[in-house]
Amino acid sequence: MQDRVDDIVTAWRSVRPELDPSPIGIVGRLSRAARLIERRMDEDYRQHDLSAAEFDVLATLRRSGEPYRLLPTELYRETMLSSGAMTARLDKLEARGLVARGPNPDDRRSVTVTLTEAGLHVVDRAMDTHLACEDRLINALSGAQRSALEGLLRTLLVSLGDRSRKTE
Amino acid sequence: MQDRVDDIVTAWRSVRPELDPSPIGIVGRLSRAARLIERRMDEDYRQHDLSAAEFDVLATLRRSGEPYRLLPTELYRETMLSSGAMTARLDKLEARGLVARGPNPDDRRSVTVTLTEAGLHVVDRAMDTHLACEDRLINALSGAQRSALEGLLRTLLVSLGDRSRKTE
DNA sequence: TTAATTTGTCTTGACGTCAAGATTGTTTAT
DNA sequence: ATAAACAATCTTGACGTCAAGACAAATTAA
Repeated sequence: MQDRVDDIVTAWRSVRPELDPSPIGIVGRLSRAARLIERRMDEDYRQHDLSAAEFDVLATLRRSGEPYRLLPTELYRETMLSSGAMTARLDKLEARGLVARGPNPDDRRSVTVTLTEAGLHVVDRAMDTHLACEDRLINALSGAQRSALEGLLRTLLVSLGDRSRKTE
Repeated sequence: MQDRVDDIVTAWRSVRPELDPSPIGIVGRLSRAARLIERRMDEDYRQHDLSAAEFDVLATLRRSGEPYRLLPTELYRETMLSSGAMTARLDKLEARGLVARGPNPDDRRSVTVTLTEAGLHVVDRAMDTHLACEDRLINALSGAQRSALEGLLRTLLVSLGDRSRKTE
């Protein structure tokens, strides 16, 4: 069974035979898969009145563990965002009562961001269906295939600089 | 060697042990890899004064073969876009002289979009460095690993509905 | 004539980057 | 020890990109 990327690679071989379009086989598939999955997941987020961006912040706070509190800097580093983008996201989440800003006792130019009770509840509920949704999206792959894919993607990510912070 | 996604999965196991976060191992890595690669590739596009969006349209026309001419509908279907978004992209590309709109002899309510000489030249030059760039980004993977990754991603894409048009 | 199709426009809204600024911390030099 | 210079943190606002959706215009087909 062939996919769209096969069509694209075949087309390039035909119109520019002197080129080697094989990298598209990887890169093109990665971006297409990510895009398709993202779209499907957005539907799931919307059921919880969340955007992917909002969920991202809430989930980051949630998995940091009690007291579910991080600094804006930690948040935007973790989520690959600019500081300005994070301020905007936090404004929205704070307006909805899902996070609360507070003072940072250690550094007065800074601020803390804490998950509220409501935020904790929302993100926990969303996470349940979120994982179920992700699982559905990849259920064409067997356990062995998932492991293999994970390993290959890990190798790629590490080579792109996305190393674990724990081994720093 | 571990990556950031390992950190994320570990964190979830610790704060919500009753959940199975393993789908993140696939989905999270896919979206992170796509995002990191996209950023690096944007730098390459900028060297040709192109955005990823613009390159996408030019490349689609280029690989359609002579006379490098498609209809707006074909273009936005191929690029996963809305018609409105495609109109806007074409306006820009036409203003820069890289594509030209013309009449469609087969259907007078429609329009054709053709790559100009300048557009052909730009996209051909961009494609060379584009492929070199993609190749660099995945050169941590051996040939066998690339094949394996391709196959797994193809399986996933087909299951997500991204089937070849040739087998329709 | 009527209905369906296709392209394009315009509005709206989300989202991001970037640069600048206010505030606070930290370091260096005298 | 003090003051000055420098750095970091968050916020703000200008700006640009992108997409969706509602609508309009034009053409074809029935």
